[in-house]
Amino acid sequence: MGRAPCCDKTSVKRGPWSPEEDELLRSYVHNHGTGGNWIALPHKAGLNRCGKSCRLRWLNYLRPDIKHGGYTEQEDRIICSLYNSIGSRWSIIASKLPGRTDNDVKNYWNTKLKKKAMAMHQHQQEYYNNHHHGSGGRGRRGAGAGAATPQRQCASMHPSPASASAASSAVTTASAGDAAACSFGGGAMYSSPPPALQAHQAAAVLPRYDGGAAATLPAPPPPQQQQQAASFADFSPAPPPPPPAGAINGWAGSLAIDDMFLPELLGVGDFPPGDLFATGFAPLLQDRAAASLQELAACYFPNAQTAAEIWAAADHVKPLPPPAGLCHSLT
DNA sequence: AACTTTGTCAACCGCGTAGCC
DNA sequence: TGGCTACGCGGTTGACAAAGT
Repeated sequence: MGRAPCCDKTSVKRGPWSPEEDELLRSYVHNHGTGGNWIALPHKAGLNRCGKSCRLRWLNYLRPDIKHGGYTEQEDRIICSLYNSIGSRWSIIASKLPGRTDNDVKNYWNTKLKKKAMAMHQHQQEYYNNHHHGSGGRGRRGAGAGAATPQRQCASMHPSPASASAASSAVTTASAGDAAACSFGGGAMYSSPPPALQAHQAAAVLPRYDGGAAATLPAPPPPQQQQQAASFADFSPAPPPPPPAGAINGWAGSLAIDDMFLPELLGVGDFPPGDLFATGFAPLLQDRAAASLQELAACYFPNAQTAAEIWAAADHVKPLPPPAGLCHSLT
């Protein structure tokens, strides 16, 4: 039993908008507003269009404050940073970029920024391989995986595993390529899925914690850095409930560099001052990110004690709901 | 010059959900 | 409280343009 269509698609015009239609819609909204009812608007405005189509046209194109193209480096970083933190929640990402629409940001990511990020990721990987070859031992699964390359991984905490198991449109369909693309923007945090992780496996893993986020579980930061980390407590979201029994580690009060927008998204704080990307805080935040990943790993693989076990679990476990109260800060 | 491939972006589709009755 | 309706969102499609052969 399908969903009833929002309008009779055979009797309304579809496809590209003409300048006349644009002007009709623009002048109607200018004079009357949307009236809170997009379904009725086309009839009132004299448009032979679906209400949904009118809404989309207005929001994505006709709104007076819309910016098109010309993304700045800073916008690039914000998009990548937020994508890294919350995944493909384009409306939230767009809300941080004045004049940008979710559709625009989404298109920009898919057509340009993702490639840019992929190139950056590749560059970082080569750089790391040249400088850290043989430093392994941190349990990447698979013999061919090499050292635990510190590439960033898409770290969206949503969607929930429960929704991920269904054919929900809310589930990010981030590919392994998307995941690797998240390396753009600075310090490495999350390790990539092992090469052996094929697309369908990545699809099963990514919705839980976005792709092998727990593959690298570095040692805790030295005391000095822990002390520094405390100074960032102001930016941390509200403390989560205690971890479930058997969790690898408890909550570390951690804040990934790419999660720096989360407090604001959650309405619990201001943006951190200055440009963290350009500061020396990246290593510190990486450590905090690592602790955060342990938290996430504990959510989904509470019985796993090592990164290798987590990867093994990721291969076999069907998506399951995480322990209540965890890993759902944004959902 | 003609054809093919690739890139871009506007628009559509369908699902989840909030709000109303 | 449950059903219905409309809205908002993210994924996908398709038309068009530009670049390549």
